[in-house]
Amino acid sequence: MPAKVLYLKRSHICPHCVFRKLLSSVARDYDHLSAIADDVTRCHGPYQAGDHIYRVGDPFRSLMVVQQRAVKTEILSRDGSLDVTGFYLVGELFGYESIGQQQRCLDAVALSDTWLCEAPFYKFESLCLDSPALQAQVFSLFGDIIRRESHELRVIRNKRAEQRVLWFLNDLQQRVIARRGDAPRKIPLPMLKDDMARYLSLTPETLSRVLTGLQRNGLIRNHFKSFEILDMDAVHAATGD
Amino acid sequence: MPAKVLYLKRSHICPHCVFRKLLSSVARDYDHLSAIADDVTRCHGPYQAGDHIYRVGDPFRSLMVVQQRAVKTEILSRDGSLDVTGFYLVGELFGYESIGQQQRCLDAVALSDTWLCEAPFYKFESLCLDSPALQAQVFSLFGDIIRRESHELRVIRNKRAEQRVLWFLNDLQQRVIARRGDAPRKIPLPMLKDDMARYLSLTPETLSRVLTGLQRNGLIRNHFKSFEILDMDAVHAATGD
DNA sequence: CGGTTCGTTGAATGATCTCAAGTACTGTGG
DNA sequence: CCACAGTACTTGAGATCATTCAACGAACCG
Repeated sequence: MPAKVLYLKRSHICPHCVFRKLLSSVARDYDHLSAIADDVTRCHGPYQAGDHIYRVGDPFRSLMVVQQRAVKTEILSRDGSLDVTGFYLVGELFGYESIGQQQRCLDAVALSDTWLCEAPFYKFESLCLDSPALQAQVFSLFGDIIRRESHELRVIRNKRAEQRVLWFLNDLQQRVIARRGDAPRKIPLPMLKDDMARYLSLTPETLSRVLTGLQRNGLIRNHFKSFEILDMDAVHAATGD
Repeated sequence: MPAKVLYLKRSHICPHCVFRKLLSSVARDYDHLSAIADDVTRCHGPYQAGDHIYRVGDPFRSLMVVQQRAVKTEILSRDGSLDVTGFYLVGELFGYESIGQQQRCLDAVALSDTWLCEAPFYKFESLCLDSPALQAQVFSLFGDIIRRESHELRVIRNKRAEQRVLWFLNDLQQRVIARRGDAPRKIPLPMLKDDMARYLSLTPETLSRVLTGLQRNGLIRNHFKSFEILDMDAVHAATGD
């Protein structure tokens, strides 16, 4: 459970937040955008590593965007295994998996001191009715989500361990670049190796061996909780992008 | 390429078509529903086995529902492998993978004499602006698609061959039941074993061995292009549903 | 009937997992 | 500052599962 919950003023103005981009299409100007964002979004935190943001069975009401740090989603299978289904970085949307349902069907867990921006889904629904542009953006967003999941599926079911890991690292780097505009030399890995392994459907042992091997072959460099991609050509060749 | 294209009158009234269900929420009565459906949908066929319904790079304009037989979607990877990404049975929607894009990002291929019902996406967009009920249904539909893909991902990446096959067969049976209301004794397998293997990310040899093994253990019975599930409890136990 | 495609079966190879041990880093209390 | 415990991560050896390669069988189509 969260230790405490604070409210962070005007943080929905953060430049790469998905909500900002969506609400821009209904706002007349900057002040109007601020007013809409104040009405629609609510920011809270901090969540400590391991804190549940929501759990399976909780009522579904809102979408969320990561403001600080990162979030994972996971689900406990009936057979007892824990599947990690996604990681969400700063500026990225999550919580969409329960759209059209009453209840959450995944757990969302903070990875470290995490802040969130939350927006009730019904507010988007009513804004969409008055704004063809927003509706088109929301549909487009759903398309992006579907394509992303579908691509993940293809990578993870058809590639072997080394290619999956390279895809994962490259994807993470691309997402950091998409938010910041440039690539820091070291890309942080906000999750445990164990979470990463579960997400990639590998054992931690195999993941460890693969990372060691990739470093030995000069494709990447491993640091404590970050990595560098050294040979981008090899990564593209391996992932087929 | 399709041998010929005909128009099938009023076929959008088919009882389990997704379009019908969606358009019902904006129609005042049956005649109105017919009028809207005539405006929004267009039915065509037949497509022969192997005919492309659309290809990667074709312009994206419409969603489709299978009227007769079945459809598969697939994509040729840059490394030359062909991934089958989905099968669609009578009454089921496909073509949503390109929403928000200009171009198709998958190939859709008929599996046998196939008829389709097509609806331009922009017509749904404009109907949604006037109908909160339709908009909610469309959002809910996107949620269903996201959850389905996410669940597929979990099954296929975390289960082994035998469990994947059982999940696949059970899923197919559930979808037939959802459309017909009851289960025929033999569930048809409209695709080649090779397509099924690609979809499940197995080799045809492994699939063959697994099907043989499941029959030997009394869980299923294999027929020419169909199957029966004999031990539903074992299937549920294996798939964890 | 022969050719082709689809599907099955067998034996060997290879990738990943399991189990088990060992190392590195972290935080705590002395 | 060090000893210690706990957690995260790495490494090794053997077992398991799926693939590959090859041959064979069955159905279909001219």
